[in-house]
Order: sequence, then structure tokens, then C-alpha cells
Amino acid sequence: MLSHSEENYLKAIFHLRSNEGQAVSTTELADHLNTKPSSVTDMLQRLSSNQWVDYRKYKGVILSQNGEQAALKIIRKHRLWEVFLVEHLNFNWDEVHEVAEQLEHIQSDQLTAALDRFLNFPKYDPHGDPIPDATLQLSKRTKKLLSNFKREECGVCIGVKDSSADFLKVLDRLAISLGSAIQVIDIEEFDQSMWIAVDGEQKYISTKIASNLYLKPTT
Amino acid sequence: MLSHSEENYLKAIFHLRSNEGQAVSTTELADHLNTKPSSVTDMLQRLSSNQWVDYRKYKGVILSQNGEQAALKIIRKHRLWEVFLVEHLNFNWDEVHEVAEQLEHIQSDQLTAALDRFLNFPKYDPHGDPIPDATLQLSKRTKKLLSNFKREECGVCIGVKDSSADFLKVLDRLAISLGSAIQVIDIEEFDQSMWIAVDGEQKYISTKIASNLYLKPTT
DNA sequence: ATCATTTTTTAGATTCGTCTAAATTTTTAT
DNA sequence: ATAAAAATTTAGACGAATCTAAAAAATGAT
Repeated sequence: MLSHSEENYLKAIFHLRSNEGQAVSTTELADHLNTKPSSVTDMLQRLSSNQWVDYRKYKGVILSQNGEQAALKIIRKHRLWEVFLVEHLNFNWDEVHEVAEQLEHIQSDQLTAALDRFLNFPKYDPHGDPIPDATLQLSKRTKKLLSNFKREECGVCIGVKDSSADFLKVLDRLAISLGSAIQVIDIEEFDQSMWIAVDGEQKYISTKIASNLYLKPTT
Repeated sequence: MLSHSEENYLKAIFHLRSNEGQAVSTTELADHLNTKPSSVTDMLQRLSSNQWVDYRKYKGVILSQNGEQAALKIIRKHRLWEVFLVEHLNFNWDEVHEVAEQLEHIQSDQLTAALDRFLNFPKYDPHGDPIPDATLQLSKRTKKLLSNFKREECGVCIGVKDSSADFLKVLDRLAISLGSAIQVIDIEEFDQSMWIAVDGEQKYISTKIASNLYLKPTT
């Protein structure tokens, strides 16, 4: 059985390796996990000896089949709990992460299944990220950064790239949330900042905001 | 901040010390925690150096003020989660304990408060044990073992002494649950086994069952 | 009151997860 | 192509939480 810490490593490798197939480096992992490269090396050797990962000295690491399944299971739990916190306990979407980091380690298949049912089998978490289903299948959907939209184009907000509390807070202030209908009204030539309509309301947003918002195109 | 393991020790001391004021012995703790007396000694010395407990060599241990507050906080979380599992996720009352043992260690005052509100501030858990409120006050109520009831006496089931899965299972089979109205119809002189009415249905129960069921007397 | 038994503590070892400092390998720049 | 820089691993240490075996203290039976 995986320890708390081992689970965090698998999850981190999964997230950093979104750029499919690419091995993840020791330093990347150390940064992501707020630890030292030497600690990472130790852990990778341990995970490797139990076949959770495929690790080669100096070459980085990728998840094994088992490792990927384990990571998906943790991500599933994390995202289900996030839905619970937001929908039923009235957490804001910038408050859920820290608590979900703890809840994701609870070991009980019965609990995960019951929670999933209670939440009515949600497909996406409050940040718009897909939730692996009971068979750990992760659905993908076409999404595009708002910064890549052209004038007049429309879309629906389905997620964020940066999910820091700071970013989520500014979105709250702008009244942008999952499901918001957004249309690009104009783009400033000067710096690519944007005038947009959010559910009909006209707003002005910085380039940095636009480049961290995922939309599903509707035009 | 307390580790997982330290929290378990505090909780165990609290539970074993129900016989108020009495110091808890090393062996008792070791048995209760499925560990060795030497490990317990180590941990008690550590807890003592941080003032969580008052420990004297060879004399046993009691909780300090701080220790008792910490224990109550864990018990509060444990019992709130049990309510959630039973009322909202359809767990049986014999299935909740193991999962609640994990959930009780989640650190987030916001979560605990929100869960309490979501559950509508329950006073008792599914086994009838009282839930400490937000200020960690633990309510007591008059309860009496069914085995101490006399012929004709009535009561309402409010809890169990033994909360093992085995015991809870037999109660399920007998359709006895919290809130069941029970009247003693007759007591066998031979072995004190009982004929009782449970919500009007007549049933026969062993002495051991009767001596593990708490009722609130209603006559 | 003393001796045998039981309980408790100490001493020393182990595993996990981490660290720092030093050594080694890989990458990069000229 | 080679030297300097960067990344990575190894070596050795530590704290937490546990264990076994041995020593010490408390208890209880006569």
C-alpha cells in the first residue's frame, strides 16, 4: 500500500508529465513538491523498486501502468471532494485545494463510490478539470485559452490554467466562473489586453488573465 | 501541530479514561492501540514534553487541558463524519468506523464548521454517542443499559456500549436501531435473557445483547 | 517482609522520509 | 572538443514511530 508521501509523488509525476511520454526530471519534481532533489532521488528509487515508476539514473522518470492507475485514483478522489466542498459545503473555488489535498488520501473504495453517486457522477471539478470515472477513464474536451480567441469569437468558461488562490480571487471579482458565456468584443493592439462580455456584462481584462482562462469555443 | 499518531494516542487516552480522573496505564494503551508497551512509553514521553499529557513514570498518564481539547476536537470530527456517512452516503452503522478513523485527522476548521452546518448541527452520532459542539462541550444524557431494566419498563434506544461490527450486525438483524422504542415484556429467571417489544414487535434477546444496549428510560 | 510475578522503562535497532555536503554525470558554451 | 556550469546521485545524518530484548520498578501472595 502506498504511503501518503508516495501518493504525492505519483500525482506530481502525473501532473508534470501532461506533455505526454516525456520523462520528468528530478529538479522539476523537487520544485513541485517543495523538497530537495536528493530526497526525490531516494523516493524515485523506492518507487521504482516497487514498479510504480520507470526510473533511470540521470534520465528522469515516467509512471508505470500501475503508477498511472494509482495517480488517476488519487486525482479522482481529489476532484470529487472538490465538487463536494463547493456544491454542498459552500466553499469558494479558491478555498478547496488545500483541504482536497488531504481528503484525496482517504482509503476507501466504498467511500469514493458513494461520494460519486451522492454528487451525481460529476464529469468536471469546480476548476473545470475532468474527473476520472470509476474505471479511471479521463475524458478530454476541446478547450482553448481565451488569449487565443479572435475578435467576435464566443465561448463558455470551462476551466483555468493557473489555479492559484490569487487568480481565482480575481475571477471572483470579475464575476467569471465556470459556465460563464464570454464573447471577445475587442483586443487592444498595444498589449493584447481584452474587452469582453461576460454573460452580457462588458469587462476589461489583462493579458495574463486571458492567457489563464480555458473556454470551449461556441462559434 | 500533532501528528496522526499523536492524535490517536490522545484519543485513546480520552476514551480509556472515561472512568474520570483515573490515570491510564501503559499496557491498557498498548492493547487499545495494537502496539507494544515500549512504544507507548516513548510516545508518552514525547507527548509529555509538549504538555499534551501529564505522565509519570510507572504511574500512568492523564490528559492535560490542551490534550483534552485536542482529543475532543478529534472526536467531534470523527462523529460528524459518521453522521455524514450514514445520513448522506448510505453507509450502515457498522461500516462507518474505519473510514471515520481516517477522516477525523483532516485538518481544517473551516471544513469541520461547514460539515456541522451541512448536517444541521447534530447532537449525536449514529451510535448514539454525543458530538462535542463547536466550543467542544460534550453533552451528557441519562442512559441505562437494557440489562438493568425491570419488567414492564420502557425506553428508547440511544446508543451501544460495544460498537463492534459483529454487534451492530445482530442489531440490524433484530431491526433494533437508534430511536427504537423498547419495552421489557419478561425476563427469564434462568439466565436473565429477555423478551422485549421493539416498536411493537415482540423479540427475544440474549443477556449479552441486553448488556450492550443503552436506552433512555421513558417510564 | 520478602520473593516471584507482572508491569513498565531503557537500550539499541529498523524503516520512512527528509536533509546537507560531497561526488559524479550531463549539458552547455566557447 | 573540452572546460565550466548545471543537474543528479551518493554518502552520511536525523527525527518520528515503531520493534525486540534486557533491566528496573511495582505489585501481590504467602
